[in-house]
Amino acid sequence: MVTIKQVSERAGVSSATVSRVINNTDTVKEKTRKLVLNAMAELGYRHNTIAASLASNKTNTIGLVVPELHGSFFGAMMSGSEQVLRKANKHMFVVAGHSDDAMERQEIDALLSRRCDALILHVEAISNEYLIKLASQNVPLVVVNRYIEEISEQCTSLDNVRGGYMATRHLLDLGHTHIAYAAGALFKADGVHRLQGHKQALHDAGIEADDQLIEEGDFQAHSGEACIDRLLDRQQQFTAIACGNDEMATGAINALRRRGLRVPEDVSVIGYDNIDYASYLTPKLTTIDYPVREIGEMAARWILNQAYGDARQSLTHILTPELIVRGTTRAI
Amino acid sequence: MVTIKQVSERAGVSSATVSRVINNTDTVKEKTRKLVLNAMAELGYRHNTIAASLASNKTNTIGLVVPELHGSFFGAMMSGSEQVLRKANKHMFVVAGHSDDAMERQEIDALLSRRCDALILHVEAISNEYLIKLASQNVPLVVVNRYIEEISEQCTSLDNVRGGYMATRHLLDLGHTHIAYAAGALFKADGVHRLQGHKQALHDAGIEADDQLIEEGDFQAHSGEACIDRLLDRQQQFTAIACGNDEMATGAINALRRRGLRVPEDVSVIGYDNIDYASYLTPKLTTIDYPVREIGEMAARWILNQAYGDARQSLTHILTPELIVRGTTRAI
DNA sequence: TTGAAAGCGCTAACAA
DNA sequence: TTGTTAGCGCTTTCAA
Repeated sequence: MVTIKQVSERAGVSSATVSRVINNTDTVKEKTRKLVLNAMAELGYRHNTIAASLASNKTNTIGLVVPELHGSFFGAMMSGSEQVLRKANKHMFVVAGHSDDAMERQEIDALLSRRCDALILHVEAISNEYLIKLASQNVPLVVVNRYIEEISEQCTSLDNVRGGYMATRHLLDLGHTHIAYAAGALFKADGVHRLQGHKQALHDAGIEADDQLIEEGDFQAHSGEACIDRLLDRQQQFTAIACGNDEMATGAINALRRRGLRVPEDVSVIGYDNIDYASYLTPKLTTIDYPVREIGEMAARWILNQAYGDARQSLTHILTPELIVRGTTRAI
Repeated sequence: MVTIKQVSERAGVSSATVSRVINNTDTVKEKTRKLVLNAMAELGYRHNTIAASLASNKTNTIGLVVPELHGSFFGAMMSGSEQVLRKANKHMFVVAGHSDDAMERQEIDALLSRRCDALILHVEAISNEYLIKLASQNVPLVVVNRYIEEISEQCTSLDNVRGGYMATRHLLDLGHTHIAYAAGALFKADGVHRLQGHKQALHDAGIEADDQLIEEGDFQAHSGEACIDRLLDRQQQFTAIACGNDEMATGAINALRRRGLRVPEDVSVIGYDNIDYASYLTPKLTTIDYPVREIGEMAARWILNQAYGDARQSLTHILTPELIVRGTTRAI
């Protein structure tokens, strides 16, 4: 491996000067710089970031934890962050936490021991306490899709209760009164909050929430199917269903059709998240928009500010969801 | 920051012993190990991977380049690789090359200067020569979704000509003779090969390929829509259309419906890739399966073998696509 | 504008 | 089984 030392000898300068050329620090005389650049090219020098990081105590790398590396939701978020960080010449280390406490901790540890300059965390299993403690240490960090009172300044999340409310409110506005709900995983905050919003909307409309009309899934498409099957098997009557997310809505639509019901003629369906393919479905899916990509971008910008002192950039701590009316809902 | 030295002093041993405990190398007396572990816990020691990497010249990290961090296709691949590497206690550094020559090179450089032990490359713009040269250097690397004669042993790809052939063959088998084609980006090998297969199938069936029935898109959904619009605006007659990938097929279906044509009653549509949501569409999309996740896993296993000498693991160099018949195609 | 030299925190011979 | 010690390749004072 070619080292700075070899380059310096070839160029007839000190290794400190070579380092200066590489990092563009201090002023190096144009002539010396040329000399060094030539030597580097001739020798095929490649900078050793590991050694540089050790010496400078900076890695120029941001760690990102997401639940999974696949899926429209996380894809959009990663992509948003990556774009912002790349422009700032920072690198990103993406790992998957798999919504498991031990795994999430382990991945955060790995990121920290790799001395990431900052962390963007989309974790679901780790406790608030752990995150609060982590935040009190020296690593800048932002928590995405989660609101923690004690470190609210470093959190950014969507008002899911409100989103859940809006979804059901939309169905109510269309005249539906028998509204089923296919909840996301209820051990996740998102699932709980969205359902909570649903119930609130019903309540405000003077309708009593009927537990028989609520089924729990796990945010995956097939669980949406299963929810419909269970509801229908129980002969529940409903003209509309709100779902924990778009995937579940997709599954629900398929199950409804399989069982001979038309969407939206017989049953209106509303999703949540507005993932990429929501508008590819037929009819296009009515849903609640979750600006994931923007959140990914925002988190990255904020991190840039905190870790590297870039131009001020604020974090919108609680974003407001938006209703996107398309083709899967209609007036009764 | 707590260092090995501080831990060693606290435990009353040498730093070498602490290192041994951390890395589980050599045998350390159980009692000393306990002593060290306690000291580490008390001091809140966190291993510095950067320093370890510099000293050992290994990072236990694999670099992965994909065109984009979002999208079902890359998501599945990343996820497949991640799963395999995590089990082997290796880490993954994912970066996006954005199908741009300069960016791809730059990202590979970044990965190399971070001293990744190995690379998995899904690059689209970089030249074969560059990859061949890279492969001749000391970093183990596997090229995904691309076949390069000179380094075929390190490549894994799908036979896209064959897949394109199969798709159109399927339509022909159903009795279609007026078959349109919505090609993917033709500056990408995948786009060209799939189209080539299509033409071959027509030729073998004694049908002359009509350039008027071929439109080029860019693998995105909206380009599928545009292709249909252009074909229909030109009053082209066709009862079936094969598409460059599933996204384009999705767009095509939407455009056909918008213009009053039913799928598959009036026009049969076949996609390519079999991405996640292909089976969520209505009707479910007939397509060609591209086992992306498996490819991601396989690449990771092979890398594990090459870079760390894990149990032998071979790479399937050219995979065979598979036809998945669902609801968007029917006999004429 | 440049050079000398002391680390950064860890690993890995080699010795004991 | 454990300790000593010489680096790994780079950055960064401090001095010139």
